[in-house]
Amino acid sequence: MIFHSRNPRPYGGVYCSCSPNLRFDLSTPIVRFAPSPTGYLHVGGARTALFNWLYARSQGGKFLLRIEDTDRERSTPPAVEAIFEGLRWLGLDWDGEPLFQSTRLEQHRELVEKLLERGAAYRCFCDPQELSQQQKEMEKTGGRRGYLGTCRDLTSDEIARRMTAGLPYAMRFRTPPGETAFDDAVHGTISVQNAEVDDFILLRRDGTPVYNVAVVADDAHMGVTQVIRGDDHISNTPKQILIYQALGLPVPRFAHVPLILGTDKKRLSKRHGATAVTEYRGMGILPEAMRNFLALLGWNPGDDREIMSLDVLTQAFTLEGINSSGAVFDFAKLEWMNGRYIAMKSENEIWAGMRPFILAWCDKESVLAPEDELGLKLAGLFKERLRRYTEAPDMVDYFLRNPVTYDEKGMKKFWKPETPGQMSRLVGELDKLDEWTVPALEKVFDRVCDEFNLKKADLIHPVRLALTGRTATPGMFEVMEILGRETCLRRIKNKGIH
RNA sequence: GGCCCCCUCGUCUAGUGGUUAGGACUCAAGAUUUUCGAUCUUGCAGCAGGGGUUCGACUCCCCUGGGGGUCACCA
Repeated sequence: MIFHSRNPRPYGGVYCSCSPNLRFDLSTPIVRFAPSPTGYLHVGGARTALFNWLYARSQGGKFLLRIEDTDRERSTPPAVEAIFEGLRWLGLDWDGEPLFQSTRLEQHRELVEKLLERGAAYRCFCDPQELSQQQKEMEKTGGRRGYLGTCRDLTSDEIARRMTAGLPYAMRFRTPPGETAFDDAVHGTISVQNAEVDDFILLRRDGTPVYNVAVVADDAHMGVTQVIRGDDHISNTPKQILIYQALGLPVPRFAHVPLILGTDKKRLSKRHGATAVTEYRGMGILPEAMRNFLALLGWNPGDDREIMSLDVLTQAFTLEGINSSGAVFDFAKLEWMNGRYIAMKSENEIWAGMRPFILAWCDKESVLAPEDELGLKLAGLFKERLRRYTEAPDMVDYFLRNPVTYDEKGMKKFWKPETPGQMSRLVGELDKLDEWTVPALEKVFDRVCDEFNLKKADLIHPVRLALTGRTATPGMFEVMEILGRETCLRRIKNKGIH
């Protein structure tokens, strides 16, 4: 049965005409993420999914997944898997089983049948070729485009005649006069003249339903109460609303989130760099950082908080907090945020994160892979400095092999004629040291510095070069402690003493 | 081109008629210091333009400009 009211409460009506067996608790907000499986999960899609997820979780609602795979040409099973994988990586779990749109063709057709019964749809016998020709001419003469309504008011006799003659036809929506408006949660009121909407196609000549039909049928079937999707769907919305209204169905609320832009302010695409969320995983980005960053792209909690866990994000999330203007994807900020998340982790976690990148590097460079014991020490040493796990090999290489080159500028600046003599003295002292620890090492340096009347820095710089080949490393004594006596002495000697 | 959406530092944003226009990233400088992409502090940098409305506009209205989206018998 269908609930009619002049001013229906948003989801107050009981509606089940499309799926009589399905009953949702209508007080529960239901949202859905509905990607087309034509490729990987795009960061834009990921953010849309995240907003849907946050909304559902913050409202105690349901987050459903629908795979819009009706385009047989472009949809592929691997793409479906890639989308699942992307969502799982981000930790966005969905409720129930995903609905595959292609399984509901019959119901989509039924919806059009109902529209026909209600007089909200009509058969169009026009030839597509002729129509497109017509459009071209109309454009030339500067007139407005759109269907001329040739078949809109055919008599039933005429329709019957053409049908018995076996003429092919498509099904069009009989758009009523007037205007269609809706209250978008992020944009406010959006209204469009129905004349602009045109008598759009519902069913192709081959009997397959068109996108807007499938969306309405499935959203109604799934009991979706709040549609949260990309800005690029704004122009579809009036068509969908018109269908809901023609069927007497409750219209869901809409929230159109702005697109994610590249640095040139154009819609983010491949030429801007990585667009698939899984690519970021490969780049050493943590899912929690990605999530946090994506959430802040076009949304804010209303205060200055930036680093927020999923729980906090869920607590703070509202549709009203979504911005109405497009947001540029700023990788530098993502990277910073990633660094913050790494710094919060335990050494075990960090080592687990760096490990694959380090092992790959070792393999490539034919270097012996580090033991976990060393890995954990390195994790502790670099936790505050790493921004991405991918940087790890470059940062720790001197712990895994002898320096291959020595920083040229550094050598010029710090390796003086008297240095080898000082190194020699230092080596002698270090050799005698019974405890190879940071405080003990520091004492040795102090002693040698006194002897040569040097500042500690004057001694540390050349040692750093000899041990690491670099001018920038973590604290020298920590580094030495981890490298161990044998390695330290050998490297200093190799660099040159007398 | 029609229609729709958008416009605060380079970037992400706060701001809802009276603020020294705030925060974050980036960048720069200083400090600490044994160097650093680590830490702390400071700084540079913004209301697209023009008209109104108002005692008073970043905030409200209009116009111009700019950007984006969409115009399929694709999804």
